[in-house]
Amino acid sequence: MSIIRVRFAPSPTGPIHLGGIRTALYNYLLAKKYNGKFILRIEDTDQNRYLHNAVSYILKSLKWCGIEPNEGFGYGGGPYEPYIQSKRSYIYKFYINYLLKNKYAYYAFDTNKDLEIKRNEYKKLGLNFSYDHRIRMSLNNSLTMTKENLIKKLKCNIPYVIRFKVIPGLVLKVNDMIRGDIKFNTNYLDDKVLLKSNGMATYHLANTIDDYTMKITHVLRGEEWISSMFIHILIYKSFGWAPPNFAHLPLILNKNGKGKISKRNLNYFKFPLFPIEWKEPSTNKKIYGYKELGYFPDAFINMLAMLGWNPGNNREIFSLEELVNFFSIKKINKSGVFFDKKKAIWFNKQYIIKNKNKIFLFLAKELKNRSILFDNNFLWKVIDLTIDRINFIYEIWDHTYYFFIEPDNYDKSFISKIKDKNYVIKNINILLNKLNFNSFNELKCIFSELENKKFFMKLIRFSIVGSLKGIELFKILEMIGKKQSIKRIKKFIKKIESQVY
RNA sequence: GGCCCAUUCGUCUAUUGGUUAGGACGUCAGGUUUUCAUCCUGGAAAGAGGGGUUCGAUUCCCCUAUGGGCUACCA
Repeated sequence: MSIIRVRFAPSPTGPIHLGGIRTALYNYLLAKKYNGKFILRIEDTDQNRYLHNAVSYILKSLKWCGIEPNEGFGYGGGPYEPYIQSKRSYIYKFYINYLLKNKYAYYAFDTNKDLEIKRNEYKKLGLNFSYDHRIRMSLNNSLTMTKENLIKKLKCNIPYVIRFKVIPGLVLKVNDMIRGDIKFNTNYLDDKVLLKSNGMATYHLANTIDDYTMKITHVLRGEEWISSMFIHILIYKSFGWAPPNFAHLPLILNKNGKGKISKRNLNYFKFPLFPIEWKEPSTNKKIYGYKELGYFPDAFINMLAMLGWNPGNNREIFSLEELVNFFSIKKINKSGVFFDKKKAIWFNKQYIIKNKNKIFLFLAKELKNRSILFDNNFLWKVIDLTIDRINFIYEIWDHTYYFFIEPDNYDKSFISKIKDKNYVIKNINILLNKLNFNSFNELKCIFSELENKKFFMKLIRFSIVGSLKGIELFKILEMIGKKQSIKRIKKFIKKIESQVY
């Protein structure tokens, strides 16, 4: 079998999102599994929507996700350079001449305005205008004019596009590795523009030529491309080329609205779309990505992989390496999927325990930033005691601060519940004298025979933590020790004493 | 409107002619945690509808419905 070559071919018209990353991921997995090549090709044939920072964003995103290509744009040269379509015009020109010469394509001089008028006319009649075999002979193109007239027009630099001449009436069958055979009738195809009036190729031309010349064996892309696969097949046919294998991935859909996720209607979505932070060039507004929201890249990738693919059993947690191992196109699902934010959070939680070191480093940094001295062993103990309470790394401080610092403010709702402060002050002092703060078991023992113990435990928790949260109280007391415990309790008592009811 | 793709618990999915239709997230209830979260146990929850084919259909075929995609000199 020849070497597998797959490509990820984003267009730099905006930030790459969830769906794009998943497409890249599946391509990556297939390439890695069979020791093939994963190629990055930039499809920048749309000059109007081109965004200058989109390319670097794509590169940075793939890097953060850990699914970097091993050939293509930004990854060194390769045998099929250049890997950016705006630099490949000369190649497209060569092939378009072949198409023209062999009557697979033709010049069309209809202006946008002409077509606009046509479209409106059709619309009024309740019809849909389509530049196709039925009407091409009534439009302003090289099929309907004399050779002399055509040459004259070309000499005068009248703007034109080159359109593909669809052969009608063919029923073709094309295999999709995920969906099986798909039949289509070329009658429904329109004569797609292959070369724009500005001399740039359109997606359809550039994509087919690039996939062929770059020896792409498998095309894994979103389901939205199924329709244009038909025209691509026809283009391959006219060149006499064998098309690559196709696999059209199910779309990730927007649950709270309608339609597929898209970079064109950002505000529409109730879940994060981007892998890393994106800065809107027009407004300079920053939009957080999964990275900034605290997701681990491996958790993010794991979650994405399971959105449309599964290994055929109940297992859900996979490292990237394991995904490579188990990946199979055959197990990719057909139907569109809705993103579930809660499940995404759950995925991240599964990676918290695997990333204990990172949590240690993060917490150590938090402490250093606050100029708090700490002991490494103590810190590890704290993390072990609290790690199962967090979903994201940044949450750790909120669950551990009380091991290091006194609470500086207290939740008012508890204090206001204390009706008889004299009773409290009297009893807490008796209690403090009895307690051995260095022994978890003794603490437990003394409290178990205490009258009104629930209240006093809450009170002590409150003075230590500042609110009614945190790990087992006796464990906290044991960890922070007698001196610190008593200090915090006394401070809180003072607060109660000064309180006017 | 036309063409194409899809359809199993709320969500992601397993089961590719014979299962009490399984798991995960979420949800609900109970337990542990003398707080909160975690954790544990249990519950509710599904093969869109209608026709076929078959001894037997979630599984194969057709129709309808629903969702989605495309229908640009956008990708």
